[in-house]
Amino acid sequence: CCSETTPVNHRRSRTKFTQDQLKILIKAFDKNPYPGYATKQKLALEANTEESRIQIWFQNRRARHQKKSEPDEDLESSQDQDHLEEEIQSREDRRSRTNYTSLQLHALIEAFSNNPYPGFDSREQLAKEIGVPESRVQIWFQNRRSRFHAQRKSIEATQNGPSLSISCLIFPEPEQ
DNA sequence: GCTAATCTAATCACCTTCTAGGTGATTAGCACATTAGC
Repeated sequence: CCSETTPVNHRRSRTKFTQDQLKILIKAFDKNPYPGYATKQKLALEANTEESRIQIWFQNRRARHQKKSEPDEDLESSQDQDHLEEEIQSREDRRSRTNYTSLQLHALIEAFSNNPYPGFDSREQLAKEIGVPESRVQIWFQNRRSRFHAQRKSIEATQNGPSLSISCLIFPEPEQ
């Protein structure tokens, strides 16, 4: 069901943060490793970069930070409480939902059927075409793939193994 | 080797519409996710 017309599947080029940008980000991370959308936008403005890059930086930083830091009982009580409160606050501060029009959805679904793993250039082109940020297109594809996988699994479970009827739910894995 | 970019899976949160299903946003990743550019 998926065409072979795969566009150039390049990643986004690596962002090289300057020392000044890192200083801003690290300071913000130490204050709250789970910033809300407004904070991330503010940081993006301050560091002169995109909000989506700020989000990725915090994700990676949290992953590395958690690996390094051992559980420290001494700090747990008060600091955890602070972090919990900050986390709850940040969760109130999500990005507002993107409401796609039927035309936008049509374009997304068509692009997905052609290539469920579009590279940065393809995502950006599609984003321009439908008038949404590239980062929203990336999220849409992530959710779409994830729900396709889940749907496929659930069908396999009910049918006790793969069958022809779900062939359209199978799409190629990303290129190495 | 460090780390930005990317992935899946699980979960949260909101909307539509009637209580649950659909879906965008966010998060973790555990013998501590993987991939890949610099």
